Formats: sequence, C-alpha cells, structure tokens
Amino acid sequence: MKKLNKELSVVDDQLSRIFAALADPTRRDIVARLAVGDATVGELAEPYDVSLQAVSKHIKVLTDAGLVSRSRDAQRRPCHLEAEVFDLMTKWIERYRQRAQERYERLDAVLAEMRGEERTDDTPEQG
Amino acid sequence: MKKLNKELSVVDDQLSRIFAALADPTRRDIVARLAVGDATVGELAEPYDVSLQAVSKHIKVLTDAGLVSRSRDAQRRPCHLEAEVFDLMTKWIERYRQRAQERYERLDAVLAEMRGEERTDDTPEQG
DNA sequence: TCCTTCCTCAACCACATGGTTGACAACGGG
DNA sequence: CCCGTTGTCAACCATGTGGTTGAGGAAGGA
Repeated sequence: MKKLNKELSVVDDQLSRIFAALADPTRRDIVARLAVGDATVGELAEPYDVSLQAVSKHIKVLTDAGLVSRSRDAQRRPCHLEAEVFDLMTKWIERYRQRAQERYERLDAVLAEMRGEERTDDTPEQG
Repeated sequence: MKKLNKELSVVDDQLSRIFAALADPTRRDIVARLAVGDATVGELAEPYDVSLQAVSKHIKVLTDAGLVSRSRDAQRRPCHLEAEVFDLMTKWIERYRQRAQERYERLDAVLAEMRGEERTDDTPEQG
C-alpha cells in the first residue's frame, strides 16, 4: 500500500502556494496593508529596508498564489488583495480544526467512561 | 520613515512557522490524518514512498510550529494534533479577509453611487 | 524624441529545506 | 543480558528562496 497516489490536485497545489506565501512576515505585512487599500509596489516597498526588486518578488509570490491581482494605471501597477482565496484556506483549516476539536471533546467523554469500564480499542479508524 | 521596526514578535514568528509547516502537501496530509486520530511516526510514514526519517522530520516541523504534540507509550511516540493553534491562523486570516471583503462591498456601493454622482476621492485612507 | 518614473527580468549569492543513508538511543520481550 | 522495535541524530546532497546589483521595458511628460 505504498506510493500514495500523489497527483497533487490543483487545489492542493494552490493551497501550498497560499500557505507558503503567507509564511513570510513581510508578505503577511503586505497583505495587511493591501487589506486597507490598493497600493503600488513602490508604496508597498517604502516602509522596508530592502530593495524595490525584493518587494516586487514578494508581490509575484502573492499573485502566483492568487492572493493579489494587478491592474494598470499609466506607469503604475497597483496591487489589489483578492479576498476570495482566503476561503480556500479557512475551509481547509476549519475542516481539520473541527475534527480535532470534536475528537478532543469525545476524549473527555471517553475518559469519563473509562473510569468505570475497560479499554479495548486503541486507535480509531484511520485512512 | 524607512526601516519598519522588524522585531518579529513571538506571535508573528509562530505564525510564520505554522504557515510554513502547512505549505507542504505531505504535512497537510499528516495533519488531516491526525485529525482522525493520534498516530505514531511509523503509522504516518506507511502510506508514503519516503524514508521514516523524512517523515520524522516533517513531524518535527509540525511540533515546532505547535501543531502537533508527542507523548510516550513504551517505544512508541504517538503524535497528537493540537487544535488550538489553528485559532491563531484563523484569527489572522479573518481579520484581513473581513477588511478586504468590506472594502469590496464598499466598492460596490461606491460604484452604485458613481452612476449618479461624481467621484472626488480615489484611494481610501491607507497607512 | 528624449527623459523620468515605475517596475520587472536576469544573474548571482547565502542559507533554508526536503530528501537520502548510516549510526545509535530508548524501551520492552525473551 | 541481548535483541527487536521504534524513532531520532548527523552528515551529506540537490533544489528552492530571499536577498543583492545591473540592465532594461513600458508609459507618460517636456
């Protein structure tokens, strides 16, 4: 039963890009500022001590993840935060957070039961 | 106004570790399985085509991020999913998703208004 | 047309990361 | 006590990532 069919569905792939994009504090900061309002690369770069090119790269990572879209306004290329993509993340998170939470609550019940009975099974179904 | 005070607060640091941990599909898969029930490294490694050591490393990344805790049961070191840490993420996400969503909805209103009036302001307050 | 502004591309560098293999530590069963 | 089971540590390797600098494209303004 080796070699789990790792065809890396598109959603899975995007999820990876989103999480990876948000793993960087600078990029999270940029997202935070874009939540307030659209901004150009230059404006976004201004508070940081790094080159404009570095910030441009961060923006690219964010756009590749679908978190940011670009438009054109003369020479400017304003960045816009795409809120919908967050849903993909929250859906993923909520699914497992809930399961884990339920399991945790069930554990309480089990522990209460165990005080009077005996344990037969160790690991719940898995796969 | 350069050099944003980048002291990388503890929360920020953990947030980075959490997002980075979940950026890997294998680790997300492990989290998914741990949501169903606790498991040992060996059990977790079984479906994959990689060495046990590689999976052990993944587990280490997850524990360092606070997503997984370990216990001891004879030679076994079962992995347990820590659901609370998810809250840190969802809180961060929700904050900016909401802002962006509100901004988006406000845009609708503005566009509707624009059909009858004239525009004076372009970019909402920012900073 | 030439210049300026805004931004991206390309090459490079240091370091992090995911994988490997080999050694070995921790624990319980004979 | 020795052995098997379970898992980690250490060293190594290939690739990815965030940063740099330099060159240059795209779009107006003079």
